[in-house]
Amino acid sequence: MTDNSLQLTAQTLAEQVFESLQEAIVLGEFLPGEKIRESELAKRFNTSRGPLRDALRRLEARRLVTNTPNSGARVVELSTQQLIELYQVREALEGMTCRLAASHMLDDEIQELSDLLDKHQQEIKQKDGAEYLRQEGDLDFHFRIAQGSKNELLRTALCEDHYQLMRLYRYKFSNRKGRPNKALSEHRMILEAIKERDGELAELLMRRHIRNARKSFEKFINERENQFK
Amino acid sequence: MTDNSLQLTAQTLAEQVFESLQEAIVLGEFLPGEKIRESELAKRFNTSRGPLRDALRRLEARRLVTNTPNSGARVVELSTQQLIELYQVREALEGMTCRLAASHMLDDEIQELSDLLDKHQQEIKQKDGAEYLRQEGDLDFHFRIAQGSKNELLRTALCEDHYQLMRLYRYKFSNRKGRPNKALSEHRMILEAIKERDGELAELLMRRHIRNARKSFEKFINERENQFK
DNA sequence: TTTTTACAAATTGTCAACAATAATTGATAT
DNA sequence: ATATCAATTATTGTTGACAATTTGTAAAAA
Repeated sequence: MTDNSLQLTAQTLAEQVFESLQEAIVLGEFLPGEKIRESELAKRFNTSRGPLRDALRRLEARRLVTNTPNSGARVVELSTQQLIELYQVREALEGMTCRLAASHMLDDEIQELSDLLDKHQQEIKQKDGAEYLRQEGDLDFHFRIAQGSKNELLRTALCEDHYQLMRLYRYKFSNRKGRPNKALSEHRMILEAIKERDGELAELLMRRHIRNARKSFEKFINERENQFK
Repeated sequence: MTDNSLQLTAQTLAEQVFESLQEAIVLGEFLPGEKIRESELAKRFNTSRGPLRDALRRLEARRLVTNTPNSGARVVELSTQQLIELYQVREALEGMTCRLAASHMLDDEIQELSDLLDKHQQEIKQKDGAEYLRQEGDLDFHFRIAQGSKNELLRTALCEDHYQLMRLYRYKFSNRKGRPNKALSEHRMILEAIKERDGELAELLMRRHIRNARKSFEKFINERENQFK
């Protein structure tokens, strides 16, 4: 993912607070379900409650925060079921994204995507690329495809809305055991389909890729449940 | 769509304003691209700028309003390209929705869906059901399927986010010439696939249905453009 | 001991005034 | 006439105070 920290585009205090608070939430500084007290946070960000409430509305739009009238805001807390639903939505959106990318991605973009996968292979081999970094790189693959689709609505939905949620729950989305290598080979096949400009195949492969990730996640959940029986 | 006007669930002033303003925008009381002046509207809704700004943020989340810092809010104005993008997103989301509905829709819900299509057939025959009503009914079909998917994330995305945008641009989404009858027969085929619990087919048919609507729209646009050459 | 009620404290919702920014107007120069 | 700049006006951004609501606490009742 391209650097989004040096966006000097925070025109207003509310936007600044939004960005900072979002980052804090996603990095786990607040626990899922934790209460967000307006005055407390306003003080932390050196602002008043107005801009802070504004920021909360924006975070609500991205589903990072849930609000209950007169009661207050909390950091979102996704159930297993909701995480599965998120996978299903991603399968649909990224499938379409990939189909469009096969048609609209520029040759340069395809080459960069190919380079990225080579880099990933190195990281997996060297075993150094810590899990965290590897995952961010994994997401990078998906975002470049969203970028390549030239559908701004899809790009926004995935890169700006879903992205943060996935980061927040990355420990749950993390690949187990042999997944990294398998995921990489799935990525390579998707890339090939895009190179061939075969949108139908590209969509099919991307959907299978996400479905596999979902199944891996469901298996993990089930195993953990059975552990206590 | 089931009646959403008698939601007495507007706990706060900001929510009330949000609902009222959304309805006003969708019903065309404000033109696309029109400037929204905070104080002016605050007066209209008998409130102060605080709750009104809150409402604007919510409308922004649903893409009914665009905001430019320090400059102000405007009613959204979708280009032809953006409308096409919207169709593409719908194709992906509703396709998945339909696949899930084939698995999870209750028998009762399927029966009601069947009844709805019979009603639509009557309305088309009698030529009385004004275009506006017919279209709302058309959307109703899609929402019931979203409801039937039992995926709350998908249902919200479609019924709450996309729904209002489609209503706002309904005159552009409206079916030309023979589309109503064709659309109805497409709906019937989708229903059959759901009855058979054939998720794969249901998805395929729904995607084709939305693709057809998009093509009809694109054709209309092209014809209108060539008219001026 | 548990439940209920009344009160107190904390928190969110709303408002109106003030500050900062953008849009407008009109004068001046080219 | 057109473009440029400065001053004015209008509009948005921000703040702190107040109102309404919820939450927490402790006494009273079961």
